[in-house]
Amino acid sequence: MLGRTYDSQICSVAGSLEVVGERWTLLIIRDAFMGARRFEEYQRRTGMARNILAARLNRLVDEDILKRTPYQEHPVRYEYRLTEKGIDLWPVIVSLLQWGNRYVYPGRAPVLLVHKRCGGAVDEHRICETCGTKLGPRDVEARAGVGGGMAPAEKIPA
Amino acid sequence: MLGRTYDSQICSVAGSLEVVGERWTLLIIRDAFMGARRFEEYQRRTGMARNILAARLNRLVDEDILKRTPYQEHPVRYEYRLTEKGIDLWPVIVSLLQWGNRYVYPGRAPVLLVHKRCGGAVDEHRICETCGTKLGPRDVEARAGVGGGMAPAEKIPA
DNA sequence: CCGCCGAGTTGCATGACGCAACTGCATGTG
DNA sequence: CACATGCAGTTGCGTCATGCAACTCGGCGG
Repeated sequence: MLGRTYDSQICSVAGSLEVVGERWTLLIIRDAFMGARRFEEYQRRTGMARNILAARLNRLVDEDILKRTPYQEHPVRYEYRLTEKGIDLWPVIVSLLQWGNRYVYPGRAPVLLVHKRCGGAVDEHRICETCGTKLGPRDVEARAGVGGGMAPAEKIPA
Repeated sequence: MLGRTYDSQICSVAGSLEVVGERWTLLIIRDAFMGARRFEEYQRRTGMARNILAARLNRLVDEDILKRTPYQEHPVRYEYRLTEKGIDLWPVIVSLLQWGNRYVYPGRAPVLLVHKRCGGAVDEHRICETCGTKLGPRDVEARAGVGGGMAPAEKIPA
């Protein structure tokens, strides 16, 4: 246990980071939005060590951000899906993605978010630049940009 | 250096987290938005260890998220202010704040964001709920909610 | 001179993370 | 039957990140 935690701060930013700020956690949540479900898939996508992944998944389930559901019985095997609480982290993921597109990959964004229905780009307020609709996670899809980050037209969430 | 870094991933979320994902970094950025400038003030607000704070400030200056400017000469003393690149992290901070208000402090948000000009609440798209204006960091102020997180009407940024 | 202040720096201890092998419970094949 | 493979973890140990608390330095003031 870290000697100094944020949770003595009465602050929502600190409170959120106490839950999702550990190394790798937001990448797991990102991958859940991108359709990952099983342990091996999270591990392959993130490249993280298996012991850390197991610990993070357990924490996310405890925090009710992911829900663990069995997909078979012999042996019992689980999938990890976002809860509503987890889905509500979408603005965090999108804001990181948009900041990264601009400052980490300037002019060569690996992934672009587009409005599924009309193809418009998602602006910094998560509003469709073409039709003006306020967008939620089920309204958008990720497209490969010029930087080559993912397969085309993957859905968020699947 | 960590054995597995995110930066092998061609992904903007990962790229952003490689820059701002270290422990305490986003809280420093939060405090910069809340008006902190000097070393001692960041240290007092965050409660973090001085060696870590020094390292983080140096990293943020290197990454051009904070700008270090001298405020005196004998001895030379510095202030740390957000650059435009740093200010563009505001959606990240706001989304964490809003998620935390809802799920870490349900019904007792410590801090609420309001539109300075008309007093309307800031919605999840960072749009004024009263007048419909798309809001940026200079358009809003933080108000104490019912959870007692900060002094009233502090400005973001000062 | 001493004391205080602010901005760090330093040395060491503790905890987080990574590595790589292992375990357990299956299923499939020869 | 034995062995191989797959999946989802678990384990033991080493390395690195963070925290603690003292220290240093360059001032200023009494």
